[in-house]
Amino acid sequence: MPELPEVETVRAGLEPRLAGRTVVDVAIHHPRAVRRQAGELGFAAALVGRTFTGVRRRGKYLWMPVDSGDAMLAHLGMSGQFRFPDTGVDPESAPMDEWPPTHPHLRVQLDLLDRATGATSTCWFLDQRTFGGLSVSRGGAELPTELAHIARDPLDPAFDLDAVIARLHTKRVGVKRILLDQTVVSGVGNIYADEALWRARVHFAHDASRLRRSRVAGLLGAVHEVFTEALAAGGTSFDSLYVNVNGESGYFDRALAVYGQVGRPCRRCGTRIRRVSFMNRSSFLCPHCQRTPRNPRW
DNA sequence: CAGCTTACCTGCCGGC
DNA sequence: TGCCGGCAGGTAAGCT
Repeated sequence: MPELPEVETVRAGLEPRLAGRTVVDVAIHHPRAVRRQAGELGFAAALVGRTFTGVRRRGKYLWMPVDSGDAMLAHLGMSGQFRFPDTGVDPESAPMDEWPPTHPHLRVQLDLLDRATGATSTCWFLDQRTFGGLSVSRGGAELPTELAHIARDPLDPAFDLDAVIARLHTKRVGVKRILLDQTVVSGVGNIYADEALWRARVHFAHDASRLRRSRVAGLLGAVHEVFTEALAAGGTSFDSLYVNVNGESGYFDRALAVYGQVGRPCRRCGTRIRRVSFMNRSSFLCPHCQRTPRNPRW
């Protein structure tokens, strides 16, 4: 499930394969793959003939500026992937198990040309569950206006811890709800929220406005820590839905302390990990390390 | 207006 | 064996 570490892994893999490449053709194989204002025709028209200058990220969003000042905007949703069939451009990349991939519902094909070397390549956007998609952001090279509401993420050098703590203290809701609110702090999804809460020994239903500053700082520090460790492992893969641009899985799933670990002993105290429903989602926690607060906010 | 719910979508899995 | 409900979950629109 792509959260910040998975999206950053994809960004790092995409950058050397897109930067400096000119789009020569676009093929959209499912209308839902292209979102927002552009439409299929507008999407292709804005990109064909343009050259990517890089790949950038905020939270779970990616954008790829082109030399016109516009940008291609991408979100992986639950199952989006960028993949490159073997083109000989990068002979060291791992060969894919299967190609074409098994029936992805969304498929967008970008044919690319490296004008410097004459090499051609193909970039595919694939998405089984169709929650992801691409769009064009007009004038969005620096920061797409579509992302104006997305807060900086904890790995952003300009992340303002004090400002986030102040925002969080105004919220009279369960603290996990805030961790997942991309307008307060971005990049956190269900898996890393649970992992960070466990590391910081905070219960998901703790009223955000009543958390001591030191505990909030500890929680956000835990988010930063688990993000950094997961990034070093290439992200978390439970199945083939999250892979990097070479089709490879991440291995942070082996390091998960609580997510999906029902019945297994807590690594700190040995108490069995439990699964609880919160926000119509699964939450995993250690009932001993993460005590239910006096005034829980569900 | 903050807080909360629902729709979107497909694949998988357990139960009957 | 095959159908059906539940679950997985990021985002945004809609409701209270």
